[in-house]
Amino acid sequence: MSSAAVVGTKGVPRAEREEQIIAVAIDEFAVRGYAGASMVVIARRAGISKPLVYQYFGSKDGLYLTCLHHVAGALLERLELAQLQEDDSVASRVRTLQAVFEALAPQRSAWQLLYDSSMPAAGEIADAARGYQARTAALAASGSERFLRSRGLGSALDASALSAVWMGLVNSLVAWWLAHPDESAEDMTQRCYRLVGAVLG
Amino acid sequence: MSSAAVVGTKGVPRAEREEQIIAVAIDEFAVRGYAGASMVVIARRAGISKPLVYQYFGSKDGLYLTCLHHVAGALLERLELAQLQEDDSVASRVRTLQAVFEALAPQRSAWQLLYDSSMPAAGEIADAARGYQARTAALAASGSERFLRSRGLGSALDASALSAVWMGLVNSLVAWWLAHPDESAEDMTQRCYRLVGAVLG
DNA sequence: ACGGTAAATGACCGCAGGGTAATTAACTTC
DNA sequence: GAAGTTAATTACCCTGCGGTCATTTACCGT
Repeated sequence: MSSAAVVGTKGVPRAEREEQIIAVAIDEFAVRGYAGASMVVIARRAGISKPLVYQYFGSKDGLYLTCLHHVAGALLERLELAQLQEDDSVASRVRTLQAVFEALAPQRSAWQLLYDSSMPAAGEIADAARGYQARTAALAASGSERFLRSRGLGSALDASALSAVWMGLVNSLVAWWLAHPDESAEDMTQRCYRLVGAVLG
Repeated sequence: MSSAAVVGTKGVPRAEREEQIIAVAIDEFAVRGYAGASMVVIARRAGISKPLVYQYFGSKDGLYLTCLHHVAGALLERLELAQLQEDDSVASRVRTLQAVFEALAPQRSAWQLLYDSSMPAAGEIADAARGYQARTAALAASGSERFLRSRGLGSALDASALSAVWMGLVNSLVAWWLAHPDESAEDMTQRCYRLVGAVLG
């Protein structure tokens, strides 16, 4: 066995290692939550020891923050782009779902990071999370408001609630997808078309 | 001040204290999650010291278990009752929502306990939680399957996904309700009628 | 009066988990 | 090939938290 893991081995270059760690950490944070995740476990799952993680990311908060930006940055960019092509139709809503599925395809569990309730309530990562949450909420809100207005409802509270429901809907679809790893993003999109058809028809 | 909190005060009778503790604990568990919640904090928020909590509930798991039964028992009883009067109509779905709101009215945050992801994956409380989850899932599933079948779709996977979406929808409505404490259960029910009307109409 | 029991606490233990220091070995460069 | 840098580790510290013990005071039945 060459895996003696001897101290001092100049093995994997930093950038690559960081990617590995981030991938593992995203999954671990998503599954166990911020409070439940352990740095030692993350390190072990990445095949290295704890201090290296600290050397590269500084702290648990630092690592979480990095994961958050890694995940949310790409996702939001994708979603804000998709929003530009939205209209009032139902098909448009499903296309947004499609954008979510495709953006999440490389690492589905990522989604959970954005809304982890065991996150610290104050500090840098709370601010960052709130920022991303606000951006996704703004997307959902503008869509919901437009949708309701086009159907004659103008209540701000109703729009806010519909927005929350929409985000919850996305969330639950992603969660279901996580539990069914064999389904592709394309499968999910088709399924959504079917279901929407059934509910509305 | 009489709140010297002297040791030995035979103050509040056990049953009453347990209620106080449970109320605080449900909220704390709901907000911070199982992993994030601290027994000391729960004790302090209940106005007592940690050992008393242990004397009454044995362990963190014991306390969580008690909270879980406290919450889920009443809720499921209510929901299973409501299911008996369900049919294929949309109004029927909203009535189920109404049952949820009314059952949750005394302590809205309770809902989060059922699906806390930072819960231990094995052991008594995991079993109990899975049991309750299975019962709620069964409710949602039977409703979803009937709904889809009445509209010509028979895929088991589709039904499973719709069931997940339905539960997510309930979840997000409850979460929104939590963030808007001024809204009554009745308000929420009316709001749901309006929104469903807008989406379907 | 008085012994038993119930309510309640401060002080402690052990461990897990975040975080750090000191050190080692491989590559790079001149 | 010496010097510096980089990947990596072991061993440790400290705080916070789950959990326990011994003890104290108030009430209740006899």
